[in-house]
Amino acid sequence: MKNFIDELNDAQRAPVLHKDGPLMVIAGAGSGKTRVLTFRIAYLMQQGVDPFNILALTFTNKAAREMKERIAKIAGRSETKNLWMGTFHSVFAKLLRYDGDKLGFPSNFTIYDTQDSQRLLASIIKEMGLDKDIYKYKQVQNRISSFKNSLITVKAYLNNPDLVEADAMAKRPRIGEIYQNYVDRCFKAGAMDFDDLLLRTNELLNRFPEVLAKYQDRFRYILVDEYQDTNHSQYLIVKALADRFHNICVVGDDAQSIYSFRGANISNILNFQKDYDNVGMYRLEQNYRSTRNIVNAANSIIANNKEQLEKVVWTSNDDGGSIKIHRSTTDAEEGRFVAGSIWDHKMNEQLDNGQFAVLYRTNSQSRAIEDALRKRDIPYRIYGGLSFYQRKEIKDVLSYLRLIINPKDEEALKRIINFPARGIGQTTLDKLTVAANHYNRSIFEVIQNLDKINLKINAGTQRKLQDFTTMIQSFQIMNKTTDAFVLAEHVAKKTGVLLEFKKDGTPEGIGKMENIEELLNGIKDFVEGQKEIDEATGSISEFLEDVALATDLDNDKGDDDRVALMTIHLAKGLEFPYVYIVGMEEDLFPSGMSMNTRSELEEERRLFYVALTRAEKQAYLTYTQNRYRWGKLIDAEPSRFLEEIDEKYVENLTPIDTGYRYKPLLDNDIFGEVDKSRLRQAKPVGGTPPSRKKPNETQLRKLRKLKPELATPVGNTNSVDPNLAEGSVINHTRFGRGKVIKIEGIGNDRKAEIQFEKGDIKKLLLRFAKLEVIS
DNA sequence: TCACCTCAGTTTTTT
DNA sequence: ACTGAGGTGA
Repeated sequence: MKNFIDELNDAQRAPVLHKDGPLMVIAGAGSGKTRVLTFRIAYLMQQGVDPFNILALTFTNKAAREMKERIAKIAGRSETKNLWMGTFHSVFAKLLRYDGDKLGFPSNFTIYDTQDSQRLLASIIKEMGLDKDIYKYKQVQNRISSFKNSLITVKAYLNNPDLVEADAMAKRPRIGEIYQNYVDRCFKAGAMDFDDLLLRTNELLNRFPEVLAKYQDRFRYILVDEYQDTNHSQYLIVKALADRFHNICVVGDDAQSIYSFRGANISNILNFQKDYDNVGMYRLEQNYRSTRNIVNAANSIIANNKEQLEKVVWTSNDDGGSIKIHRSTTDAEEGRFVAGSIWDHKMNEQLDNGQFAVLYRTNSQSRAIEDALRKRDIPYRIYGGLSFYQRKEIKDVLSYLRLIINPKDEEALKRIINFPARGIGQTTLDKLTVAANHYNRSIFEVIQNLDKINLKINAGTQRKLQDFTTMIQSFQIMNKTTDAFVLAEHVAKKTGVLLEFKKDGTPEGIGKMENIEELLNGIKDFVEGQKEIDEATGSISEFLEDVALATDLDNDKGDDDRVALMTIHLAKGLEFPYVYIVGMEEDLFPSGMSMNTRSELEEERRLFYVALTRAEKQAYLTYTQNRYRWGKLIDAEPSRFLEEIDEKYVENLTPIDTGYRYKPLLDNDIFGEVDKSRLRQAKPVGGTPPSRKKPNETQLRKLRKLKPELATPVGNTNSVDPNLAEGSVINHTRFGRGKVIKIEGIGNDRKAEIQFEKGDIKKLLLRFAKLEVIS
């Protein structure tokens, strides 16, 4: 083991060498926080601490993986095997699989995602006969989630007059009942939602002292990253586990607290010193990441916040270039500026795509950027947004798999019992649900015992229901002997899901089929990856857990060179040489939803601080005067944050905004295809021209019926690269590189037959295929 | 029961 | 601009 400690500066070394007792590290942006955590774990191991006794909680699974990798390099791979490291959610999901039976949960419990929770709540609200306009399922879900994050159980809620009163005042007096029903239904389904993974862990540790003692004894050293973003529930878990040895190390930066909307409580970090005696306090204030201009500019922004710990972030790096601010007339032009600027940097400085990131406040902003990057043939990858696993067709297949593992999983069952259509409709399902509630059994069990209860379901439907359970049971038997991939492929074929999309025949259907194929490939990769790990079995249940708790970042293999597009929230912890922060406008950033109170606004400001400090060399801030939102063009104003940056560090690329609203011009930028339908709607100075709107979807449907050959959707199609010809080498977003063998058809039916390097030959509709022509 | 249509909510961020 | 829930008629 080489002496890695020498690689640290004095400030970093101190917390690494602090052996026993509580310690807190306040780490400014870019100050080597991850390094300290990694080295501290390696050092503990070097000092003879068994890795079995170390628990490290990180913000993403990817961070955990990378940290483990680095520790393995220092201490040896076999040493890291027993190290428990991961996100709160994944670590405690694992714990609950071991010990959740004490709470009455099976070890194969399902993890409900937000959509599952919301659907369940919607059906509960409906079953209770409540007005869905008053009890909106999303709001109810939000409220219940925040109760759980604060460890308010149903009982605690009912015993808290303030909360009950507040809901009564809001004309929603039956929230408590809904909450109770929701908890019961989850329990009956053998399911936990995201919040339950923490809440139930708390319950387990509180109610079963022997379980608490076991894990206290096991986790003698606990390390928590991003401590400023822990919620109350997480705080209590950590506190309980660390209570015996007090060997707790928390690392964080109050200036980067950006998750209060999901219950993160900044006072956890502010009060840490009150929770433990003799806390070792360490500060990392030297920034190694960014230029002096960026560090100073970021400091000048955060100085506008009142609530913060005393801290001075500084750097000995070069000044670097000033921060560039760019104004454009529309979001499309903003995209073009970003793409053009990336292109210039790439050409002038011979940079890889991976050196650039475009960050935005909301996911919906990605589209304009994507369009512009595509036109420039700059490869990009979008992180977050609607993730692959949330797509309808993928969730359908996953629901079959979930039901195989846990037949009580009600949400999975409801999704697929009639998909593909097998003649089991809403009426039947309602009857089954009522019976299931009445007998306190799962719907699956009710179907299995149809002969014993009289539900007034006609014989034909009864037969169909029984066929369904028989099919699921046959999969369950198969699951005992085959690996996850073989099973999943069998399920996709046997259930007819694949066929359903295939016979659909539309490009959308084909896309869905391809997505399912991609899912199957993913399962195959997973099975093969798991074979290399000793204890893992490559089972479906492990795959499903991975899927439920993985973030988009976790899935990033980083094997290809692309510009990164993501929200600022997702960018936390990452760094890029060139960073573009787009949409610097009032109502967007700061968000219109977060301008009501000072603390909300301060969180937005911290978010801006996080965004800016991602940049190593150069930061661009862009804003537009007109932006499409909710399908309409609206006026936009520059963000107040732009004025808060000390002007010493800033350079305006466009003349200062005079407040005059320019009419968006038709421009002749060869890369910018002008969408005329948009310009017509654009509000010109002096009156609105007569509108000639594009037909809407409803009108289109009618048209399609009358004259199918005339009506083709206008939106969502790709413009086909004119250079595409037989023999062209192309790159497809999903299938990779390939060569065009043949082009056929005309207009919207134009297809290309492509031989991909991976081996497959595919026929793709050009107006949908995402192709870049390479040569 | 299903196919088709209409309407409402959405775009703040995520495990 | 887009999705999903709910309604209606066949």
